[in-house]
Amino acid sequence: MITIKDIAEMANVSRSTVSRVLNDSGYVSEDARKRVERVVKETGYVPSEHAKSLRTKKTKVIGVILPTIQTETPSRIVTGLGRELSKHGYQILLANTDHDKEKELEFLDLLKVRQVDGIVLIATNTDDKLMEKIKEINTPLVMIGQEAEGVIHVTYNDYRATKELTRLFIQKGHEKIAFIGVDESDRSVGHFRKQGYLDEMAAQGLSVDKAWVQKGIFDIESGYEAMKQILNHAVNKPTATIAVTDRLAIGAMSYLKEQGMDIPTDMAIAGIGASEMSQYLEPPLTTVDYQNEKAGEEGAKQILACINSKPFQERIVMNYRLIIRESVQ
Amino acid sequence: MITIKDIAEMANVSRSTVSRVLNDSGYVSEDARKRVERVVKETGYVPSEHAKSLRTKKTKVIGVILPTIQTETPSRIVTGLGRELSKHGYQILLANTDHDKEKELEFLDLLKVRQVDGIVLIATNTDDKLMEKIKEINTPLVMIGQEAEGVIHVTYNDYRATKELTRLFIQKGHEKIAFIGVDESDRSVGHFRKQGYLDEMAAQGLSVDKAWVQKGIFDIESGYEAMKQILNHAVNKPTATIAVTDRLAIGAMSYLKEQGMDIPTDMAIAGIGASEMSQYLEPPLTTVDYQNEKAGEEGAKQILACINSKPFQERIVMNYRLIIRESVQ
DNA sequence: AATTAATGTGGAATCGATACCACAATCAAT
DNA sequence: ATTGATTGTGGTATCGATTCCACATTAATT
Repeated sequence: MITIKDIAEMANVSRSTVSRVLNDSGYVSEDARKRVERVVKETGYVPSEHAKSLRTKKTKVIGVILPTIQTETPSRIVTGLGRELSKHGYQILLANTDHDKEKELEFLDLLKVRQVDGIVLIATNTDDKLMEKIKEINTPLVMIGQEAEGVIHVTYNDYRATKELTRLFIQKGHEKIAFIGVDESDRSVGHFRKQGYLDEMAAQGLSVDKAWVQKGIFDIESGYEAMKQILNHAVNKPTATIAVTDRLAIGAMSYLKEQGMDIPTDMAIAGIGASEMSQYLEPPLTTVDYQNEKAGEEGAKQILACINSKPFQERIVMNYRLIIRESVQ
Repeated sequence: MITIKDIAEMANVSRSTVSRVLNDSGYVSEDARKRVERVVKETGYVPSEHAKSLRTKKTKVIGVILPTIQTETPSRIVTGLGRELSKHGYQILLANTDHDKEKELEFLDLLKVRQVDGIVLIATNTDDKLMEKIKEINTPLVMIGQEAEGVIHVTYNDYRATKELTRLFIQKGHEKIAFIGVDESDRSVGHFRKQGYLDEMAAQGLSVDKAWVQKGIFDIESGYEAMKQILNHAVNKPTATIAVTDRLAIGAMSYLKEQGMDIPTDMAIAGIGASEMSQYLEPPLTTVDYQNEKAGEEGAKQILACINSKPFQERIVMNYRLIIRESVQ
């Protein structure tokens, strides 16, 4: 392996001078600079990141903790993160928790040890334990998808989006609207989306039958099950359903079709997330575009600002966009 | 930050001894070991990976280069990789090329500089330039999804899978079978899958109309377009279509439905990849499960074997599994 | 001409670990 | 009692960079 020492010898200068040229710092004569640059180019020399990190305590690596990369939301966020980070010479160290909260904590420690310059956490909860650990490791950190006091975060307007979605249904004349959510330990997807729905229903003077509100996990199958529950247990059958993710909506649609029900005539439905599939469903699914890639880019910008002690925003709320398609009428 | 020096002082031994305890190497008295271990536990000390890497030339990091993480195949592979690698204390450094061949080369260099212990390349081509660069960087490397001479690779049996898929259609009585592929610069998905189809057609004495064979890129939209081409340009209308990915199949189905055609009566269809959506389509899609996660795990095992100079297999071909659903009859 | 300031350069310490080597102490074998 | 393993420990060089500091040279100022 070729090192700074070799370059120094070949260019007939000291290692200090080579370093100065490389980092564009301190005084270097035009002559010496030229010689060093020539040798560097000829040899294709690139300084060792590890030696550099050891000395400077900077690694140019950002750790990204996520629950899975098998769904569109985190994938898109990581794509956005990667795009922005690579512009500034940063790389992503991936930590996949596979939805395991314990691993979330372990990875925070591990990334700390790896001395990443910053951490992006695509979180599914904001437990006390997690928040404590975040403070404890004392590394620049941005949370995406959940809001959290005292932590830089990029979130979506879950409450308003769901409220608007609910209003859309009501405007179309629906009064009996069902809701497929997820566990409320996920504040964003579980709690706020549900609250938006409930509040809008209440605001419009509509009552909510208990059987209309079901819960799934983050897969298609549980959307199917949730819709089954709704149809089997509701005395007063709803005419519309809001699912908090597109996959849940897809599962729900699957059950509806199996029962020979027409969408949207017998049951209107909407999801959230603007999955690629949503427009190819039958009928195309009404959904909400959250601009996940942009959220990732935004998160990257904030973590970089934080790392470089530039001004940053602690709280960023992304805009959303309703995509109204034939699954609603 | 707490270092080995601090531990040494606190435990009243030399740094060498601490290192020996930490790495379980050389002679250490029971007494000294106890003292060091106690101090380590009390302080929560963890050695700096960078200092370690600088000295040992090992980083416990595997670079993963992929074309995108927004589709299921690479996502699943990375999940499998991550699962296996993390078992052995390795982390993943992610390099997303966004389908840019140039970036593929750049990242190979970059990962080399980062001194990753190994590289996993989820490749979409096997260009000479790429192969050359792979030899040049001289880092343990495993390619997943493409086969390549002189490089450890994990592939799928693309040729046989497509051949079997074609045979399935023929057995069901189809004689006019269309094919939606991708560019043949992608040997696995483009070339071999097409060849499997062509060979089986020929083997069964069936001719292939030129208009039946169309090409798309890796998205739903181009599957739609390809099917449009087939139906508009084929004089002799096919009764079945094989698409080389589920997404292409989904696009094709979308066009068929738009034209009021029934699947599978008017057109039978099959995809490849066993996407999560495939079973929720209408009708559920016949497809091929490639066990991507397992391929990832397998790739991880090989790269680890290679790194630790243990015996490894240069060539691993994964098994596939036909999933026959209602889109074929 | 003498002093000060600006410009260049290299030596050496440092970052936090590992690993080789020398030396000490203990113990067994001749 | 001497030799020779075996066991245990610490000193020091090293990995490949950066950075501080000292020193040399040149240019600018009085």
